[in-house]
Amino acid sequence: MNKVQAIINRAEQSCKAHGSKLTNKRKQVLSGLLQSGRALSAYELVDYCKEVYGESPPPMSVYRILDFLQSENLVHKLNLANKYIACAHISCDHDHGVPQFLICGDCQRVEEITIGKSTINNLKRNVEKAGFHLVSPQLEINCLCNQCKDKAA
Amino acid sequence: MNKVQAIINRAEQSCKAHGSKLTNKRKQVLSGLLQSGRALSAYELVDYCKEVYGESPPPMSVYRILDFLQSENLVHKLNLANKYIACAHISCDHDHGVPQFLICGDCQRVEEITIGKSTINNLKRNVEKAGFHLVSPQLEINCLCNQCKDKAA
DNA sequence: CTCAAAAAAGATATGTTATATCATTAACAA
DNA sequence: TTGTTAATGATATAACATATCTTTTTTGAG
Repeated sequence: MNKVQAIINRAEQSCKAHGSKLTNKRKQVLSGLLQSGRALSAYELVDYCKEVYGESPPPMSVYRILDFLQSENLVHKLNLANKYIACAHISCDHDHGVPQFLICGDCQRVEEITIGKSTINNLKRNVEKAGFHLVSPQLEINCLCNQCKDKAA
Repeated sequence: MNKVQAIINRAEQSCKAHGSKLTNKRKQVLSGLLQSGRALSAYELVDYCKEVYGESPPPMSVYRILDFLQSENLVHKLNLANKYIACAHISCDHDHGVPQFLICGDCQRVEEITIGKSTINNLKRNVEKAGFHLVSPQLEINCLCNQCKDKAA
């Protein structure tokens, strides 16, 4: 059993535990994200389903499925890129906090990191000071990965 | 002379100093952003020009103008919302660093803040540790403003 | 002043991301 | 079985953005 399959199984258990179901279509979409290892748009996922499974779900369905996967914490939306990426911690046991994303502006690679509590708290203080309230400290940060940075130099 | 007019004048000087011109169309777009006091989409700015000046520039022109205004640091793009907002510091003398934005997810109000150097450096360290390089630390943070937060409670 | 070059703006088409809405099918429990 | 809910399909359209070519305006050299 390959790695993606293992993660899918894990995801399925997790859904069951929440009283929801990881249907076939949902598995297809999640597989697309896992296989690619990168962030994809909803329409890219439509193409993926067509190519790999010969089924071309309407975009609407893919968006619904992505919503579901997000609600199950299996997928994150990258608002900066308008793309979707599989959670990097589906197979982890611990409850992982809000993710932070580093997006390489050159090769589009995405790294999901967890930044220190103290930095978050720091940020939070700044936000409160401005009369706002931090809802979800999911940061999406424009970066270059070292590889692309070296290439540029 | 009203406040918006004063800022426009200030912006015009600033452009002249860079060897570029704040044309009429560009002033119209910038005025739209200043008048509204909030973030607007390119298409909302088309509508603004139509309503206020009776001219309906093609969206392409507005996008070009927004590019120009960004290159002059008069306008920032909010990537999370796909909207544009006038820089809050056009009339400031000091060279202000990269801005941070707090976006109220309820009323869409936007606050442009500057967060401490130490928080930024902190963030930077986290990013470097993950093998990435911070390009532009413009953060856009999903928040609730206190007003909307109270309303919800 | 005139004309050529450059900058700005207009026009048209189309690409990309996302949502609204209504219809259909599948799953499941009474 | 049948009625309800969850899931998916289908269609249309909204919202954001860019490519490309054309026209107009500005400007500076001669």
